[in-house]
Amino acid sequence: MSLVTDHLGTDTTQRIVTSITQAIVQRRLVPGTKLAEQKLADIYGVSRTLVRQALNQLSRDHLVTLMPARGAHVATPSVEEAHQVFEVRNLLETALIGQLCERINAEQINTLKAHLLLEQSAIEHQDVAERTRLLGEFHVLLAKQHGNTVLTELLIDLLNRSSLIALMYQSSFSAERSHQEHVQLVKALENQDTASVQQLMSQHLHNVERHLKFNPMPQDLADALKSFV
Amino acid sequence: MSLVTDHLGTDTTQRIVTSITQAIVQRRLVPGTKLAEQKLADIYGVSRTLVRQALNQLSRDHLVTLMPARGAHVATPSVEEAHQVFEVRNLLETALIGQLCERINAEQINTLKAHLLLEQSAIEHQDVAERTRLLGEFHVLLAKQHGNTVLTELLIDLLNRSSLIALMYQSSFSAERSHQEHVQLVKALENQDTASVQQLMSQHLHNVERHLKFNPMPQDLADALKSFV
DNA sequence: ACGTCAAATTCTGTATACAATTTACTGAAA
DNA sequence: TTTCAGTAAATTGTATACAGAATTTGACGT
Repeated sequence: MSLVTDHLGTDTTQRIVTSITQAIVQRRLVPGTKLAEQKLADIYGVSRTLVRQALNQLSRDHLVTLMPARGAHVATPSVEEAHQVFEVRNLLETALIGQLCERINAEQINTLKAHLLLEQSAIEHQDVAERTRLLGEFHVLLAKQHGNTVLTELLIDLLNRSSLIALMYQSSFSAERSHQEHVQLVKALENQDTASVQQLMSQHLHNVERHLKFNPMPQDLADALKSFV
Repeated sequence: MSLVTDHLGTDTTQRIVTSITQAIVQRRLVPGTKLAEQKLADIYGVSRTLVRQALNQLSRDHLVTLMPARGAHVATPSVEEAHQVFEVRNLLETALIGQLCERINAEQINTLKAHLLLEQSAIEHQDVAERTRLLGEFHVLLAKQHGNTVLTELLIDLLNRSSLIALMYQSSFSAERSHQEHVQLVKALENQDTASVQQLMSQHLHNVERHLKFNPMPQDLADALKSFV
């Protein structure tokens, strides 16, 4: 998008990584679509070298699959992987929010409430992309408030993968309901009710996972590829 | 080490990554040492391209720091980062081992006991490199027995970082004691005593962290560089 | 003897080149 | 029509080339 003529300064590779990441998470790139190096290079106006670096990073984020001599494709996470991602999120996030609950302060609560308003606004305005982003960002916000950057980075990775999974297994979990559960969580945090907070978080993640449509999907790679421009 | 003339087939980049990872984890590369691309390229008999890819991967593993236009160095994790890594390990591993404890079977217990024997043997034989490897591998083994590969991969990353941290802040935690705590853990697992297992794991990680020497280290970059081949 | 500045060297960042492999296409045979 | 081979085009993997920084070296002046 930003085809500026500035061709120096900021790390170009990172720009490409975030661009493709956004495209995947925002569902403008369907799982399975081939990411040909030269085409991307043309799009971004750089050489294959930088695209290659970007694709490597993306493969380490599990958003892109790299098959030797066969190129890069948007990842198609398996059902197994989907379960595992949510299981790890459950472990991490219930523990995280439990600890956070013990020491959360009024200002942090306010930040969370402000975020909830943004969520509600995006939902009311039917801004799908923004609301999806915000619903994920809520979890990142909690990690940031916990204060552990290592943990935050791990969680960001898992959330990106979750977005891809939600896309792939067309989640039927309504944004409205997800938002409501966030509201519940913040209420419990405000009461410093640790047990409830952990219970709610665990339930929330279970609900998200339960509404994935695992059954019908025979991950039709061929179709996905065909619909590629 | 494996300077075979086979110059095709297996992913060469990965070979370089694991080679450097081993060198760092086995303490043959001191934190702070510069990793010049051309020198590495000469060593491995490849072009800078592949070395560059390897260094990028290593930087994503947090084992190498990449400063723009200033090259790659073996990472020098801060005290802050060290604490955070251990905090996340504590979260993950206590949860992990708690779940594992509920459903562990006799065969898995035997595998763990076999591993304990290896640990003991390496300690008795004063094989420092091997005993360090095995003491870390114990935790990976638990993750693998849990069965969640996403979790396992995360933990492997954290363990590599832990090795670097232990090197950097010259751990005074004896291998013998660490091994004893592993023995305690397996005993508790055998009794399926979930509460004890989690308590022991948490205590074990705390002990490891508490024996890091955070105070004296003025990360002497100059010295480190001098001792580089 | 020490500090400063400039030339020279080294090193990184990016692009391009080329070999090897894969994919796509054309055409003939069943 | 379908299938299979063989060739052509496209794509990936790796090396090399080249420009721009950063680091080192060395000379000069104080």
